[in-house]
Amino acid sequence: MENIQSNFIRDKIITDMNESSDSYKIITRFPPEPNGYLHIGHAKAICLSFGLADEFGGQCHLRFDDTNPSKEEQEFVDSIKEDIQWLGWDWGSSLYYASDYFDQLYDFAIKLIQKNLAYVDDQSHETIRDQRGTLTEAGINSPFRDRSIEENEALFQKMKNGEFPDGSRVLRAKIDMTSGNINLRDPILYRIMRSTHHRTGNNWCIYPMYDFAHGQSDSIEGITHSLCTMEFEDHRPLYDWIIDALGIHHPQQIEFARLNLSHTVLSKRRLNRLVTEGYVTGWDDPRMPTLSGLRRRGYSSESIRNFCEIIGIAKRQNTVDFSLLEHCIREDLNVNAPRVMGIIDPIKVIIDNYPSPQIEYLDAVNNPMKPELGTRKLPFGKELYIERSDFEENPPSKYYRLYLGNEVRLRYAYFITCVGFDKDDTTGEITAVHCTYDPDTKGGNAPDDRKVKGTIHWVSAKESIDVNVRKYDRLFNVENPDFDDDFLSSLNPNSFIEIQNSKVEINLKDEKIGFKCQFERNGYFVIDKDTTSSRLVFNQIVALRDSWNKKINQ
RNA sequence: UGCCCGGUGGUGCAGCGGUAGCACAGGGGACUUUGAAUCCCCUGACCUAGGUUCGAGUCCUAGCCGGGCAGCCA
Repeated sequence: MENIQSNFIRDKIITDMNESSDSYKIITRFPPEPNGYLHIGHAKAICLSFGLADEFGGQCHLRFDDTNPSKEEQEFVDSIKEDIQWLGWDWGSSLYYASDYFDQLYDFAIKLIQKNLAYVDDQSHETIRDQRGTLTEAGINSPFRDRSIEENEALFQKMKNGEFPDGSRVLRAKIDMTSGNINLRDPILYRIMRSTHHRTGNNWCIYPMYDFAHGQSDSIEGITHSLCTMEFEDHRPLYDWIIDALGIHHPQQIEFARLNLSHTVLSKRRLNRLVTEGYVTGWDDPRMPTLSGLRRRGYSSESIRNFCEIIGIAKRQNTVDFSLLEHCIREDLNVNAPRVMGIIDPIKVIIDNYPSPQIEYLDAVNNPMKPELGTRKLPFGKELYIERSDFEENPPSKYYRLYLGNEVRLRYAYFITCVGFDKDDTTGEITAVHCTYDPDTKGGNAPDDRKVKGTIHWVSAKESIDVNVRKYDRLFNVENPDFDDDFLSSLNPNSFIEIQNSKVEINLKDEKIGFKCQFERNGYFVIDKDTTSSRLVFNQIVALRDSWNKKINQ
């Protein structure tokens, strides 16, 4: 799974390291706001920053950008840490919070005021917004812009001391109200907000804006390469302005395009709606592109890291096809998942000439990709279950499974020939298929070298267990629901289906939640957490590729 | 018609002035005790127009198209 391919950021880092006279360690960072769950798009950013630090012997910091207490919670801090660790990354002792820097940030603000580069504005929310101008018209200066340094310092101190009501005043940078870059039109640095912070409690009633916290937090931590998504590109001039004004360490910010995945949404707001409005069962619903959802679905962290590696890093807008993610998990599970007999939609097979009371045990390979994992015993008897789709009353051409008169191989067992079937006359449903077996083909080999085209899977009717199987499909029917205002209208109503009477081989009876395997000829499955002591529940992680199904659908 | 970024097969990513390549998807074949996996083959792309150059996907200019920015969100 080593597919390291370079990208413009990695190239830049290599250049920087080569050009640096003194050898320095690169320091990157992943700076989530603890206000939601991480998703596959975050994984891209995480793998980039942690991966680069790892590759070049540097360090990646995990820093929570917790500057807005009204939206942030400890629950999210915990889930974010869990997800990053699950992905296999280690921030070591470099766990930080922007809130750790509140004192320093306050001092920075004072310094800006003293350099006459920041001022307290008494105007209302609305007035400030109106004065900001528009995309095509310049803004106008606040009447409070030219207050004296002394007055600004005293006022800001009073803001901090809680002498003014929420929202009544803000601290603003004094830059340029006519700038084409709106971020430079005297951006707000601090606001008054009496909200209990998940870490600093009620110590503060003023909180720095993200734009005033982020760049300096990077600076304080000595970040060398600050990698973020494109929407912050316009903010870089502001960060540079503040850092230059303060005369502190200057990290280098480099932007890259965020990930879009086809047939799903990746915006926090929309993911949140899916959860709160009940379109999915929770943040870890197996259909969700969240890391907790993918984990429950059965995706391995290795497969997600590999995915993040092969999608690459660039600046252009992109939508990665979901099938690439599926390819990554298949690639992993193909070599690592033990094979098992599992019948999702069973139909009974009766072997008419099989000596009735007899049960015999046949050898089955655990994982053909890893022969060293050996074999197991499969109980075989007169009554079996096979997949309903493996029998056809009216077989299409090139169909080489079971139909009247045709011989197939039961994998690891015997050749059987279909001699008849039972049909419910009122419903038209096939209730059982009758076959004869050839005792000389035990194990699946014919002594006369006779060939059969089809090999199908099966379980003993008597010695198998009933399980539930949950199958998932893409959450949305359109490729880019995230680009659509009315994204809910394209929800796929068939994204989840549960089959209640599936059968799996008896050997699975004691397997635990999280166990992954391949149901031969079907797909990869994982035991879901909804499993009870009396009933196993399987999630289909991804189906096997199916060229037959593709063909008949043409 | 402010500022910023970007346009290479269906999708994603390379190509760093010298014959446009890789992966996924798609099509075909070989093999097969999983119609899987594996192997082989194929289809298919440089937004447009000028310019610089012996030579431009690459450099320059203009245009067109796509995206981002007007939270006391991050």
